[in-house]
Amino acid sequence: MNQLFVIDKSSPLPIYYQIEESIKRQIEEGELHPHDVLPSEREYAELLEISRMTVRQAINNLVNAGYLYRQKGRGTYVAEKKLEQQLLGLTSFTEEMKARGMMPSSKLLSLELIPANEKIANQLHVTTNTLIYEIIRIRLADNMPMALETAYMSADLLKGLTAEILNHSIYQYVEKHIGLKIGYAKQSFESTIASEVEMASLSIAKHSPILLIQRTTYLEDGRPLEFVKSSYRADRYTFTCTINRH
Amino acid sequence: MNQLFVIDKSSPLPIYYQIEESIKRQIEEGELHPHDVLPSEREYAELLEISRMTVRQAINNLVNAGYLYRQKGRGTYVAEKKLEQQLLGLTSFTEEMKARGMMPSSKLLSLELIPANEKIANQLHVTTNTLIYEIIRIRLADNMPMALETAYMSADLLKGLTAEILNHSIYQYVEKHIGLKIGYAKQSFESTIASEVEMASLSIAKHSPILLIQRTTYLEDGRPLEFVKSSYRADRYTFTCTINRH
DNA sequence: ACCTTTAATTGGTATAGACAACTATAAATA
DNA sequence: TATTTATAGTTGTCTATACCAATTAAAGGT
Repeated sequence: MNQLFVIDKSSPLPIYYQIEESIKRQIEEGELHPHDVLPSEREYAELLEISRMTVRQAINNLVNAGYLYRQKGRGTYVAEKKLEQQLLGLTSFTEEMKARGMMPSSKLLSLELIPANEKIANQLHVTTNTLIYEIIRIRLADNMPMALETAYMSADLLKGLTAEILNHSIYQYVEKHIGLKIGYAKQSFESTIASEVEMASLSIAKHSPILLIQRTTYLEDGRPLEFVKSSYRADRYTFTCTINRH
Repeated sequence: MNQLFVIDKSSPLPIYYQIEESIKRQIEEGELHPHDVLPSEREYAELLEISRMTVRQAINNLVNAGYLYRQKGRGTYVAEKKLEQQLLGLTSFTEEMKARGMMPSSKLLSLELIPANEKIANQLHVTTNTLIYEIIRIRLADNMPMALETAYMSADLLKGLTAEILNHSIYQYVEKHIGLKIGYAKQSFESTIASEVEMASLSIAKHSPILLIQRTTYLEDGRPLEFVKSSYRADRYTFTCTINRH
């Protein structure tokens, strides 16, 4: 029989959340292995002296997050590890490089308020000529140039943007200081050959391959936050992500 | 006041599912617009004569799927459209090209059972030298070569794979005929220059850029199904996807 | 006109129970 | 022995209710 965990009913943390964290911990510490069967929902309810629906809320969340899977009439099982992907999700350059153990930095080439042209206005769901931020930067990891990046951000959502703020993670700034919730991003990938500007900025040779990534980031409520066009040095950068079916 | 829909309590379809479909339909047909507030959970429950918890189950699913967002103390709102991304998700080449209105086809270069080398064995979570399928194909859209693709699939999961099956969507075959559920894929993107083989197979010039995509597809329970390495013609192909925060 | 308090409304958490649909095992039957 | 039938255990769906926490709007007081 499995070791069980304890929950604290008087804690301000919701019970279902405590269960989630406990099961995740058991998986991560190897007390539960892939394809192990979990105690049934009724067992959890009885042993922890809580309602079965509360157990279901916790397990539902873990199933949605990919930690567990269910089979009707049989039981609930531990899914195989998602490797390091667990950490990723949608991340900014700053967050991503830190996760890879590198020190991210930026060289700001330009920070301006400009009127949106038609393409940008369309991406950010604003009317043409609305004032927006244009930010052009060279992105470095461990002081090596990795990408040339041009970002357009809604000035409505990001009032008083400064060069100082740009030195840190913009996603975390938006979430912690402005209090907006980032939801998802739509991203496109293509392969090109370095242009003159990219050759100079990234100090690479003629005909070098470039990974061109365009990303529009949306808040949880669906409003667009930024549109970013990044040219990555293909010799130093591989993009990885996880995509769910349905 | 909103038009309301009706549900059929005697239907074999779960009530929460009927609600989900009805709300999705209202959004898609323009009866509900982005940032519109929905009736409160208690209203839905009263008007449809069902329990509030059932309403919550439906709304939870729609929030997770990105159709709605909630604000405690205020209400539940319609999120902005995710554009065409809605259709995508994780798709096979066949499904993707159809969605883009093109006619997918393949030219099979090789279909063999081979012993897994260390890299492939690692990707598919099998032991070295386990027999696996190796499938090499040229992928075409509207009869134009788009990509050179090498796929490795677990022979355990896909018994009796034939060239005939490969002409259709392998994902749909796995889901409908074998009854396995595809869960997610881990994907990497890099930009390279065409090799001799790729130049010949895709009939492109020297120094042409190639978008190299490597994908490992997993079942819902976390078992790896296939590992695919695809070299796409960069002049004809841009990959797009949506990534969720957390 | 402005501020504070109160009440009403909303989503968030949790309970206790019921029946349905499905799976695996054990018992009964042919 | 082989097949069918019961039975117990599991997740899936749904009900009816209660209270909490955040927000908004109304009422009241200055």
